[in-house]
Amino acid sequence: MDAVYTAPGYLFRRMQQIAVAIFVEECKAYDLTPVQYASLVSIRAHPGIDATRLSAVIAFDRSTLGSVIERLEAKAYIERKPSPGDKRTKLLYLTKSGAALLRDIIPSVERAQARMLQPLKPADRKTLLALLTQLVDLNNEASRVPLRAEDALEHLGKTG
Amino acid sequence: MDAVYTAPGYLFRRMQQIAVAIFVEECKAYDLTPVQYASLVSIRAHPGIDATRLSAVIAFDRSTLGSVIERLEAKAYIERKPSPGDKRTKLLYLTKSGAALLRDIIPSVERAQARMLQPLKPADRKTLLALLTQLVDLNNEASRVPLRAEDALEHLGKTG
DNA sequence: TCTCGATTGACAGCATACTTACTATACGGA
DNA sequence: TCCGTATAGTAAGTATGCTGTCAATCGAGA
Repeated sequence: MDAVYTAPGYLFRRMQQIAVAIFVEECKAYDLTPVQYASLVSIRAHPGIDATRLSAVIAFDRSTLGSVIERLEAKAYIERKPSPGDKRTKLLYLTKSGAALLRDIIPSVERAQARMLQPLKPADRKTLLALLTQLVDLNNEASRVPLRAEDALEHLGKTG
Repeated sequence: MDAVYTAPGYLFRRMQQIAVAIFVEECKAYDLTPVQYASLVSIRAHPGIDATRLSAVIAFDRSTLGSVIERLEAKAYIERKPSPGDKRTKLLYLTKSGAALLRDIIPSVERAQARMLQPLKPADRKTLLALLTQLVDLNNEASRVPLRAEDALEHLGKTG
């Protein structure tokens, strides 16, 4: 019976499920999902980034990100502007309303992040985060969408 | 920048993403998803369980589970039989083909589970699993679909 | 300069996940 | 027995997350 409950895959799925539930609960006043939040934060950090590079920066599937961007644009939190140099790409920018939302939501997000680890003793929280960070990093290539944080810098080399 | 990458929520999402990718890769010969695998295992452990109880046993959303069961039935890995005592419920059983698949796929699943933790030192693997088990358990009520392992036993009390 | 391979964003399709709502059924108490 | 409440399964709607494919565009090399 506990062959299932102690399997790493089961624990990761369950923990992700719990983490999303906590995030949504803490942030329900803002109608923003974890994925949408991560996108906004990254666009703020890299104004003028394009969708493909954004997907690498937050380790998202490119196809999925398309609809996420659509929803953020529909809510007027971001804008898409055509790139002057490349007719294929559309550059992403926060709107004022998006920037304001981000400022407002941050306390709720931090409360959510804290709640996820709350049940553990402080020392155990640190240990868990350290091990997870290490594991995610070492397993980066195993995922279908490896994280490429450095990709975000490329467009800066070209445009600024 | 690393405010995002070290956030627990981000790490949990990323780790789940990696875990699923590894599972799918190891098991691609069997055309079975992690969720479908967990369902089959639990149906084998509790033959004649109904869908609602199954959802509690594997901490799945009941609505989602409906379509999962449909697909498993379409692939002829499980059967649904009407309950003699309750016209509302349909009881779930593995078919021979489902039982055979489960036997065959187990080595691949175990390889996948091992690969997820491979990059860590053996002692760290134990630590991580112990902390995660603890955290998932203590956060059980925070998720929208709390795990109710004991629910699986109820129908045994009535039928066997 | 022209063409070929790579890249970008869009789309279709499948599979999780969750919400709400609806129907059929079951069951306990008046 | 009848009624209110609870439960099982289903469906519709939204949002990830992945696989493909496609057309438009870009860029590099012949």
